[in-house]
Amino acid sequence: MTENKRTNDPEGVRRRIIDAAYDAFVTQGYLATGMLELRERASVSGGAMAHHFPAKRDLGLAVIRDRVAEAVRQTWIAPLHTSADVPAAIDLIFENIINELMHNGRVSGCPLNNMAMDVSHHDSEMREVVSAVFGAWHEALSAKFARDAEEKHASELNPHSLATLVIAAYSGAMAMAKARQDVSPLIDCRMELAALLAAKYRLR
Amino acid sequence: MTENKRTNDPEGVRRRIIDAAYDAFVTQGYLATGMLELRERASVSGGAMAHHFPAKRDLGLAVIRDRVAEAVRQTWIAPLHTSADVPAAIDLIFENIINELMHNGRVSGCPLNNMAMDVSHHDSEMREVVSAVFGAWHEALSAKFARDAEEKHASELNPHSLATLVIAAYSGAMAMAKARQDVSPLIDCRMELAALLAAKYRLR
DNA sequence: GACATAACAGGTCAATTGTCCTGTTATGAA
DNA sequence: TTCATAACAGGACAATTGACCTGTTATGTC
Repeated sequence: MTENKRTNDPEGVRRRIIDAAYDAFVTQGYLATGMLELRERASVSGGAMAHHFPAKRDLGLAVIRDRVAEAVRQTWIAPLHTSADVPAAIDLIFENIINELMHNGRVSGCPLNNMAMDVSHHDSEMREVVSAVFGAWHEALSAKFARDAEEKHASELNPHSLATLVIAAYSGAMAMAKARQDVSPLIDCRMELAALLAAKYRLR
Repeated sequence: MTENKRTNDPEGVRRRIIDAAYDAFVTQGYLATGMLELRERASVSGGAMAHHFPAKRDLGLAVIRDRVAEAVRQTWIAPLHTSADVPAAIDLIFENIINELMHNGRVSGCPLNNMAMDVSHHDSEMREVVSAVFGAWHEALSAKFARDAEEKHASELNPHSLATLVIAAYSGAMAMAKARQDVSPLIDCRMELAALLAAKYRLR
């Protein structure tokens, strides 16, 4: 006579929770999102939630590791390997992001940066996980710069600091775009970075 | 027989509240700071708090307008007017900020950026106030670039987009520094920006 | 001195927060 | 089939949130 037949689907439930959490954390922020809201979004009971993620920070850590890191990989690291050189890759990355932002009306910001700002204060473990994602991002970009420098003999550039500048410019531009709800900061930075990199790659 | 003699000091109480709020908002975040904590920090009663700031958002708006905007003015806009040109000013600004961060051990981030990330989602009015501060910052930097371009005949540079890049690079570098609790992103960006601007100003 | 109002005290309020509890059911191993 | 445990249901929990209430006192104006 029980109406609801329960189905055990641990991976599915866990994925639904993380999907809902990633979406909510990115669009509203980590602190601003409550566990109750997430349970409703993912359509899971309190018991299921507590079973998979005993505390909110466990969910936050999982979101960073599983989703945010993957988003950085797909949008920033993968294009580096399919493009001729870094300047071409960066221009393509910015174009894709700008097009996507203009497509859906609002700017919700860089997922990694959003999580970083929400989390950095309170929890040192979460901060270190975020820091590791930044590190992987910087590592990939820096390595590609270094390879370009060899192959194209553009030895004037400093791969490490240049990679930092690119990531910082993108993160900051996205933060400005989010605050102003306007993509133009990203367009500006795309142009300036393209010119900067073109000049660096012109030198021998 | 009343022990506590009350003293009416509206400006003082208001200033104490805003001071405490600015400090807490910058170091912990806007959402993460409760009104009760602020009352204790500022040593004011609930009545006094409600009198000056009926809602938390009123306090947030006041903090942005009175303190955050002033911090941007002092650290970023003022040095522009006392330096020979923008590259010199930016190098000085970065040096000051880096020295200050290294002095006190931890990196709490750019006040404006912190508020922007905490607030942009929920409240459109607060977002617009933050946006206005970004606008004033960009306006001041852009105008100084334009003046330099005339005086030094460095007409190759685009004041608008270059100012965006500088602000974005700083904001992003500070976000990275906060996440990693390490000033090196700022050092990297300082170096790269100095080289970039030197190249721009060398051309005629 | 009378009086209106701003400034403040101290406490209450419902709503929401994140966490955790006790049951119940599904699942796989022996 | 037996049984241990993982998976889940549904709710309760204390703590904390931001807002607001009724009084009381200070302050300036006439």
